[in-house]
Amino acid sequence: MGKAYNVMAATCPSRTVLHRIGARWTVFVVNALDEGPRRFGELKGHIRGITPKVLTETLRSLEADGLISRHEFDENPPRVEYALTPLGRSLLVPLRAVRLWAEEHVRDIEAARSRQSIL
Amino acid sequence: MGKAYNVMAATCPSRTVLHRIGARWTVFVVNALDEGPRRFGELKGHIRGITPKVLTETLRSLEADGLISRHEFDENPPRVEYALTPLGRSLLVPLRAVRLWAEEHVRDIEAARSRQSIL
DNA sequence: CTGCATCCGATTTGATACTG
DNA sequence: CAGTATCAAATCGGATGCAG
Repeated sequence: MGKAYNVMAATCPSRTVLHRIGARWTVFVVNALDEGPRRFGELKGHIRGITPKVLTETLRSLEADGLISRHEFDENPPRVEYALTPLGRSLLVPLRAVRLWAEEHVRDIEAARSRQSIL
Repeated sequence: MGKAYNVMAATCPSRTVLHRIGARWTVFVVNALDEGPRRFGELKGHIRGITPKVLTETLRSLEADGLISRHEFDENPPRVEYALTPLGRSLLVPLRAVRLWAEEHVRDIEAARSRQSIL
């Protein structure tokens, strides 16, 4: 079975998939769920600087794409847990690599940026 | 040597790096340069649906971060080539994996989305 | 108290047309 | 060919509000 999809084609559905992955906070949320299910507040606390609105939107999108699952407990105070689905966990593999790349190459990027500002 | 940076910290510079990688078209442009240097028009033709404005912005950002190089030939008609730097080529590794993941899991995502719209 | 939804201004993205 | 200018649209981010 050959490769059926090509992200470079404008009409290809893989395009929208890649755009979703490329959304600002997707990488952060998926990586934050690496070690298991987390509550909304935990995610918000862990991913420093994300606003509840954006976190909600990101979670809803990922849920719609079948990448995370949402489990609401009938308790008081309310309690909602988010977890990666098997599909989401498979995405975690490349996204973890992206995250590690970012953490490893910060100095290189910063060096390039400062070189730029000198010019 | 331990890990010095953590993308989850709001003040950590790796945050801005990951946001740059996560920018809408970065994954497409870096992947499009996989097989070697390309001209502006080639990139625009290959990455279907990208506008010249957005392509320019993406290329400038990637250049500022030291991920691609820009070589302007003194010819007529004008000729400009873009290529991955060694740093950019190292980023290509995880981004290629992301691209392949997207192409392989289109059906799963689409299935999840259609399941959503039924509800 | 937690887990959001809503409003609104600021930024980013995109379509189209045009220039050196 | 390789972009820029312009304007419209989508998205982001912060403040606030509110129900369970």
